[in-house]
Amino acid sequence: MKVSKTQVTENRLAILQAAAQLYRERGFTGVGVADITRAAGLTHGGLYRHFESKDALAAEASTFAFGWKLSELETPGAEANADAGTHLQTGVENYLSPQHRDSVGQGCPVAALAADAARETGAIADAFAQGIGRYMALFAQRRPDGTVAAQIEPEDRVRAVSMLSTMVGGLILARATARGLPALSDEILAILRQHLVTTWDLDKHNADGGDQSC
Amino acid sequence: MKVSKTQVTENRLAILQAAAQLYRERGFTGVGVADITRAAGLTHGGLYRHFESKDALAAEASTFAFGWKLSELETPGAEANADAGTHLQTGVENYLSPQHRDSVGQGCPVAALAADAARETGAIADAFAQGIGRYMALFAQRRPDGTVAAQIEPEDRVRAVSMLSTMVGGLILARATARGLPALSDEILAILRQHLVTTWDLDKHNADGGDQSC
DNA sequence: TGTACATCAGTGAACGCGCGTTCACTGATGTAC
DNA sequence: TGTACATCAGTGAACGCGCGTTCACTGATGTAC
Repeated sequence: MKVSKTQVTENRLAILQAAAQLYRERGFTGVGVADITRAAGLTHGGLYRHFESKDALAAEASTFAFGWKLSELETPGAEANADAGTHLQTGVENYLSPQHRDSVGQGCPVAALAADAARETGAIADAFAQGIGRYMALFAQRRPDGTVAAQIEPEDRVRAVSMLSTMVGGLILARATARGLPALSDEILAILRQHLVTTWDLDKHNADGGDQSC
Repeated sequence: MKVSKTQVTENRLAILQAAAQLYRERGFTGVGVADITRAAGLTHGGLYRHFESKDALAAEASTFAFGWKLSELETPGAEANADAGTHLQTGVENYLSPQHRDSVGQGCPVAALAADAARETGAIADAFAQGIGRYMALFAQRRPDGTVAAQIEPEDRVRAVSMLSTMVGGLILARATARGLPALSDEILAILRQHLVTTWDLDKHNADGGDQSC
């Protein structure tokens, strides 16, 4: 039965949302197209009216997942504190929280799927390269003092690459040890939260002036 | 045809080696048992004389892969410089080299498979938790000054967790961007090599005494 | 506005294929005597 | 040491199953008049 144009758009979005979640939870090779359409409330046959193949769906779902923001980790109800207003300390602490570790399907697509994406070629690999490049650029313009850089300096790139690598790697290590050594998993997150905040002076934002070195 | 006892041992080892390489290259769900036995020079039927199931093989191959050492990244011919003698700077620079990025099958099992392992339960999850815990403990013993800690201090744990997270995360990001944005991939590795060495004073090992702060 | 009809999103059976696992069989090994 | 034979690692056909994809069909939508 044909459906209305708005329903078509909604169904397509539901498929993308279900795919983005299930792929993060189980990996690109761990989810079937029937799982995805079922999660979207449809049957598998109609998928090909929206996407050419499973790979095309995976690529588009990857791009869709890169719409993910740190603010999605915030506690429901605090939605007024939008992304632009979230300073680095809160973002880092949310990223390295047990809540984020335990909700892969709603979390950062890089920590969930970058290792899988490294094995892909074509559209999926491109989606991840572009997505990671964009995250890097967005991160580089955020300064620890709370300002947004007008021009990116080399030190901004160093900070972005270093912090993102630590956050992604730490979250992956925490997830890989969560079942077998939960104390180690918690330790990794706690150490990194504190270490990143102190190393990059994230708790001294907006403390204008005052050079306190030595 | 029955084979000799030494041949049986060799075949079992060949299966484990092939599995450890192929799983790192393609992930746990991306390799079939026939691929593994074929790579080991056997046919698929005989696999079950050695391993109870594909999952049991994957778990044992994971443990086997955790025998991996940083020294395996060294250039062939420099094998005299064994693992115990490799100081942190060389290890970090080898880990974050384009060579390591481009040889997943021979590289660190954590960067290749930890994200996959986080989706597993049972023996595979246990193998990874134990392996990561062991890597953390070994790393914590190694001090930037080149000595081996007699007793692990809290700062040793912080250094181990922070460095390992950055190295693993950075390598994963470099691999995920290698095809789509090769310049970004190289930048990530270069920035982290330099940043880790300077942050942790890895280039000042064995420089006894001399407090140069401020 | 009302009617007739072409469109097409979604359904569910069917397809070919590759997977993990099983099993009857083979024949060199290694042991019992 | 020599011989007879039980053992069992490895082979390859076969199995049931789930996968991605195709397709004839359905019937509400939305357009042409």
